[in-house]
Amino acid sequence: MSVKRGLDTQTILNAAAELAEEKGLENVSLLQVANKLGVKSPSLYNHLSGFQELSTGLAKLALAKLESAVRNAAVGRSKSDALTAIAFAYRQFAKENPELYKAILRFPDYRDSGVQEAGHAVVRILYQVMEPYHTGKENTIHFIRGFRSALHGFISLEEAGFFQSSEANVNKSYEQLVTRFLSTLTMKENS
Amino acid sequence: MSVKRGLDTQTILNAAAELAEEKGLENVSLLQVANKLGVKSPSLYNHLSGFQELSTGLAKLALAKLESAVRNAAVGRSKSDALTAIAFAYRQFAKENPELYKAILRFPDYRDSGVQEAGHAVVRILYQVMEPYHTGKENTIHFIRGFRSALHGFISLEEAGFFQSSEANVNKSYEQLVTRFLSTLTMKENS
DNA sequence: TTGACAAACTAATATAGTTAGTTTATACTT
DNA sequence: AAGTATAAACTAACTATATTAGTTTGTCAA
Repeated sequence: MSVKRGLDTQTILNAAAELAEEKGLENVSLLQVANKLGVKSPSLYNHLSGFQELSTGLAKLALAKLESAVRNAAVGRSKSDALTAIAFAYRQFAKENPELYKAILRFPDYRDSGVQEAGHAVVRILYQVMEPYHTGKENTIHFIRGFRSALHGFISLEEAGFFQSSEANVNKSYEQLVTRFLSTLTMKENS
Repeated sequence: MSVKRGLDTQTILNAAAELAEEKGLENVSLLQVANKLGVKSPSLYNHLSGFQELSTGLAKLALAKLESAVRNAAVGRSKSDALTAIAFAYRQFAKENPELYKAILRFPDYRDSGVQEAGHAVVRILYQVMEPYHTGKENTIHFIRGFRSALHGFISLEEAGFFQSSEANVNKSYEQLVTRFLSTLTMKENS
């Protein structure tokens, strides 16, 4: 009757990611994912331990794709050129995959080493780009945390609909935020 | 048998907010809120239209409390002093009410005018503080969007556990982010 | 006192996550 | 080639949750 050997964890995660963009992240359930794949929901337990692991897997998938987008943006560019390109690629990724992007922060499981590592992979790219500035390890960490915060915060608030005012263009707000932030790159550090 | 007249919407929302901090936002359900209040879950429908409205109500409650914290921080201060105080009060609020803070962005319903207005109330305080800078309406909007983005982004990523590196103090990262951002207040605007 | 109404209730349905136990197709062993 | 082990599907069943329909009941006002 039933076709065997159809499934593996990656296939399930990809289906979940598709479902997220189609129906919204909050409607991604084991039942719906199973339906999409033409199996019954208990069958998914052969490949993952439950809903929690599906969420964690989605977060890792999202971070991996984000990393790829960010890395591509940095290729062939350096210093503030690279950082600017990264900033725009970051927002573009979030706009093209809004539901997947949200999966990064839903039920954050900072004990999961896979999510840790996937997040760190994104940060590592920023480290590489920051190297020529020679600002020292600690100050580089501070800067990168701020940079990520600015990008992530803008994207989250924008997606949530908090930037609806018609009196100022949202793209321009983002451009200015990036410019503003990068203008402080040479700022004297207060130890 | 049953005691009448016990409930109203505010009581329900307050119970939900308490429950959120006790058990986590993702465990706030109509059933659990009803249990906490000693009623059956269908009884809640006499006071709100369903789970969606509970979420929206929580978001409004959170924004109202956040506004109050931000307003208090700005009292008796002006310009960058006020903005700095706001930034620290903002983070302190999020640290003291992490689950409630998350409610602001969960299922954002930007069609709900109450949430719109509650969000705008926070922004209005920033407008007032920005006034002495005379940067013009549009640039003020750009600045405020960036400022909120930085604060919200930092807090979200921190709470999610992305700033775990032991090599740089998180409080210092935040201080530096605020300082960095405010240092651009006098930056020449590129129209 | 009584009747209307609001606010509680019970009962029932659908979706969802999860576990236990069963079936079966594929792959490995002999 | 036949038989067996295993993995991956399945069905059945339980719990939690949201929600709706319909019922009961306390309170207030006429």
